[in-house]
Amino acid sequence: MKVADKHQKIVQAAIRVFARNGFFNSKIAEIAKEANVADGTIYLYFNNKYDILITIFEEEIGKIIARVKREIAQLEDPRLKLERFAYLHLSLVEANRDLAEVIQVELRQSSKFMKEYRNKKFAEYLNIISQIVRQGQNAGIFKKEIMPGIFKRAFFGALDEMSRFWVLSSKKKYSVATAARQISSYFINGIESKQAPPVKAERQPKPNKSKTKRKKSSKSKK
Amino acid sequence: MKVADKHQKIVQAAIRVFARNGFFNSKIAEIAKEANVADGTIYLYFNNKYDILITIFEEEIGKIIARVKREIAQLEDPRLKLERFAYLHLSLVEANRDLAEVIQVELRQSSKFMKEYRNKKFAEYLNIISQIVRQGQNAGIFKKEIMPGIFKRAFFGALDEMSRFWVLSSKKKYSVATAARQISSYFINGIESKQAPPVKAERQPKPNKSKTKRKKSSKSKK
Amino acid sequence: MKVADKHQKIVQAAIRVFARNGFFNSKIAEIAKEANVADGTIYLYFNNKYDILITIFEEEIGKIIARVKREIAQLEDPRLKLERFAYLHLSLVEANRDLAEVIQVELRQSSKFMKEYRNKKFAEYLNIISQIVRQGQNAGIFKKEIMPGIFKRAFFGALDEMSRFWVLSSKKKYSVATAARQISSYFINGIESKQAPPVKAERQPKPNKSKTKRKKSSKSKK
Amino acid sequence: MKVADKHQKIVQAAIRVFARNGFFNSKIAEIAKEANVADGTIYLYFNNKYDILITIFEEEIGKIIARVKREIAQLEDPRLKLERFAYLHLSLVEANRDLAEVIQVELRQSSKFMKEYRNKKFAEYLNIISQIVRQGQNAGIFKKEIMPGIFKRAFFGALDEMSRFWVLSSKKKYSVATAARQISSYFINGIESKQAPPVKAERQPKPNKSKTKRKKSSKSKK
DNA sequence: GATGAATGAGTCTTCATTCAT
DNA sequence: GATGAATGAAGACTCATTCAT
Repeated sequence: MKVADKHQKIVQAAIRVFARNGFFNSKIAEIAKEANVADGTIYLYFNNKYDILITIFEEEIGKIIARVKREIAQLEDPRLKLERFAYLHLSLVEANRDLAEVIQVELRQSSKFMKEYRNKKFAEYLNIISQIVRQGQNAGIFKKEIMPGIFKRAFFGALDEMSRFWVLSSKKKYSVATAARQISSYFINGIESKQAPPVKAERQPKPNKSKTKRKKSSKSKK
Repeated sequence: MKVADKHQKIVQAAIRVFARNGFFNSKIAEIAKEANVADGTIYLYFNNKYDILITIFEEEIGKIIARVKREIAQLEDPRLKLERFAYLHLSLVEANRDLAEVIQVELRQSSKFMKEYRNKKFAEYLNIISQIVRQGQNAGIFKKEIMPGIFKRAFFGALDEMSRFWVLSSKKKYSVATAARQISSYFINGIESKQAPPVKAERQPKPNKSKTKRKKSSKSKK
Repeated sequence: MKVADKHQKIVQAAIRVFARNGFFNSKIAEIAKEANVADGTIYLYFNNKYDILITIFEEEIGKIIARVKREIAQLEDPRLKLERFAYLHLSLVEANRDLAEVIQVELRQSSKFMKEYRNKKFAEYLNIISQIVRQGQNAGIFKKEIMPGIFKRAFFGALDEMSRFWVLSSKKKYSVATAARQISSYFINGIESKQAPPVKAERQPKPNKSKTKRKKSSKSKK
Repeated sequence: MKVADKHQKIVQAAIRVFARNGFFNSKIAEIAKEANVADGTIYLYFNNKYDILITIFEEEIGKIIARVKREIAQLEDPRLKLERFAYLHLSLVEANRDLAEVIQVELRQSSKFMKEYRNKKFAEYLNIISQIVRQGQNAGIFKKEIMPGIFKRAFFGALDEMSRFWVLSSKKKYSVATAARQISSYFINGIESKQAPPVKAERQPKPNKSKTKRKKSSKSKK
């Protein structure tokens, strides 16, 4: 088994275990068992328990941001971009339940490190939204008085709360598509300017299927 | 000193300590110190550490829900109700930073109990929103196709994320009033039906100053 | 049981356990058992395992130095002082086997801290010897060419090696008095000047029996 | 690379590492790195960590004893022999700082095995001294009442403490020659009989430069 | 023989909880 | 009721040793 594989095995096991118990209630021994490695092996790949959590954010959020950015870039109309963003966000959560739960729960942890950490990676994600808004305002599609700094949080928060609902409850009352359409419609209608032209259909970007393999196998430094 | 006082002293100390460190990184000894009582005294009022957290939710969220419901009931137009809800939510967070941080962070903890717990008390809060929406739909003010179950989450999520921003960052970039107006306007414009009549000004309810005394001093059972 | 008692109980237990196994092979659990306290109790009185060792040196060597200084001061002739020093050193080792073993073995540990530490307390002990030599040189009793800095180490080393013999082997081949007399005679004859007057008998100071109780019960800070 | 070379490389590396950290704080991985071999390779040459320490004593002390015995044998006068012993001991320590530190520190470890071990090899070294004394007593040069069993320890201890001073402190306050002359003079003057004839100059043996190659390359059995 | 990734037993330390005073 | 010293279970982490390659 290649080193990268074991790193991945541990990360994936940790995602499942953290999702199941939360970070603090998860034991290294449990992660090791879930990953089918010895306790000590984990410390060949990570400096400590917390380092595993950080790695999850680093690697997994990074992948998601890259993916969302790529797909958004293929659309023109900011309204379609918002709609697409909503759909992508919800379907990524849907497809990665455990990861989503870990991120949602642990990202809120208020440890000093996390607070700072959140601001770096997370801000990047939020700014995708505010840039869409600004683009729309420049194009006369969105009202000038919308404050992108508030909008990005409101929009993200709406999606985030919706996905928390999915993560926490097992029953799926609404489909991803329905929820994405509803939520994006609230916001799009809510900020569209009077003179905005009707949306012109664009080709939906086809989902990228080839999973990129760019794992760094080096032990993440504290 | 009356029993209720000591109970309150411990709860308030715990809110500060939990806000500072998070639940898991908080020590009973620290709470005891903050409350100026002995470690053991805490166990005269609470069954265990977790019980303190539960009590915070029970008592404090209960107060907030009651307050919000009362104020919302004094308004007629569902659009004003939404706006008022947004303002109340944000200003309550603003006024109770520590409590808000505890609720936001720890409410996400995925312990089994919390999951269940969340659904009870929290659902009540969310349903204030969906009832406003249904009322608006019945009055022809909001579009029929809006799904209240999705809307309530989106609206709450938007406010919640906004307040998280306040809780985590120390700098206040936007005033509560501005944020509340922006966010509620997104949603109100977003779901208003074409034939909705213009909003008719109503008397803003005056904030209820008398702190309600409904403390249960009995030891909360696990 | 008073706090000071428990501190003492732990120190005394640790001396026995360290003497038995050496510092590194001693487990906190074993010390706790020997002291009849719970593992955690040790951490109410000491910051960590190493802190116990340091405390042993601080408190026990301090007592010994004070005792030796006091008794030496009661004699006039530097030759009698050296003889008395030898006797005291060996009989203190004899009377405190475990403590002596801990000091002898662990004082040699080369951890950075210990190196520094050794120089502080230990130098004080050695300097008792060099001061006796200087006094003797000034009085014309000891040869001028004797270098006190070398002598103090040689004299101490001779006694120390002798006592190690006692500590390590259980059989006592020579009495303390014999060994003290032999060793001090080597050195005294070895450094006496030609014109030194004969030793005039002095009253041997009577051993101080009342054990002083000046234990500090406060947790030693790291 | 010949097997003996790798064995030697590991032993020499271990001497450096043990001297640096002490036995318990030294890690097999560090020794392996210092020796430029893989961790596992060490176990091809040694049974376990402790076995390396034992081997250091076995081989290195053996060399020293042989060397000292050889040089002492070339002198006649027991007083010159003692002086020579002192000089050799101190200069060997000086020339092999790391080895000396390891022996001094770890020889004191109180593990059962070490205690027994010390008695075997170490006794041989000490007995070189007592034999010199007996020879001198028989020749009427040393006082009859000197007890060789005490003297050997006192003499060795004096030298040992002096060399510990060198090992632990980096600054060299006294030259080896000075220290050797001082210390041996204390003891020689201290035990010389009244009628001892003056010392007659003898040829100093020239240091043996050819490093003896008697390495056992076989894995040392526990 | 040589490697170094993997193992997992072992231990210090923390801290929620108890209970004698 | 109040105290805070004492408890001991629990768990992160280390590192000597093994063994498949």
